[in-house]
Amino acid sequence: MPELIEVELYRRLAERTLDRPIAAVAAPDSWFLKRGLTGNQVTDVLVGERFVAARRRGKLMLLDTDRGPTLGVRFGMTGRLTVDGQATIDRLEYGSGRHDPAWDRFSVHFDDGGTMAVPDPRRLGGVELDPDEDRLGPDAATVGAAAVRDLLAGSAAPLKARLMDQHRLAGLGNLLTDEILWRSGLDPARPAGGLEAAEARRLHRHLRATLAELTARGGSHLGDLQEERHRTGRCPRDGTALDRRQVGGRTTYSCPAHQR
DNA sequence: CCGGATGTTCACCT
DNA sequence: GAGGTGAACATCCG
Repeated sequence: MPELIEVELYRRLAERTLDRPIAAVAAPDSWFLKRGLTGNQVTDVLVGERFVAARRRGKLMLLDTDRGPTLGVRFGMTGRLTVDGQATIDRLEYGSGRHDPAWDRFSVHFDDGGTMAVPDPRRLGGVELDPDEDRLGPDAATVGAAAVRDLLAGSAAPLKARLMDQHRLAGLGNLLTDEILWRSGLDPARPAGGLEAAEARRLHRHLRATLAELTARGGSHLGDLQEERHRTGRCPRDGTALDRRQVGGRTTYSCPAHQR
């Protein structure tokens, strides 16, 4: 499920792990350990430590330890987080909600008997130590209007592709970007550098408002456009048949009438 | 049965 | 350098 909103909900859940001594680590899937990390290494550096802060940048969750490295967790498309057996209140969008223990690709056990686990059926996520946070652009939830203007300026890439480029702006995924551009009345395929100043400001305003609103609703999939995001969908604003295209390599729904 | 799907990385094109 | 495409991961759904 994860886009910025889901990862933020996971981060809040992960705050429950703070200050609890780590007794053991389970990394049964070496594919899930990135950048050459081994199960022994991650165990060695985490056992005996405690997480002291749960941070997030874009879709990357960061757990700082007391004296050791920072644990970086990515959730891919199907990764989730459980702490002491509890998930966040978000609905399962993939699957029937069943939880196969074999999907726990990485777990941290605390000395109080509790556990933080990362179930990920498709194994698209992963963990690493001390991830390079600066490879990510500013977080979309707090980005300023000037930064949005600058990241669009001079680019021939489609607006949607630019907004989803995690190196330039961190956190937006396919669903959120479609929702934001739909609310902004902007065509996803327009060259990013071609926006007027007023359009860029409008985009920034809807970007911030959409993230705040959908976070309050509880997920990236709870946008106004979402239920019409299918082949015969119609624009919730004006009833026009939605366009379905590939933009920036991703399936994109947009209203040909009011998104220009 | 087949095609796609809330993501990222990488190789390979133009 | 800038963009674009396709593959890979594994499961579920229409």
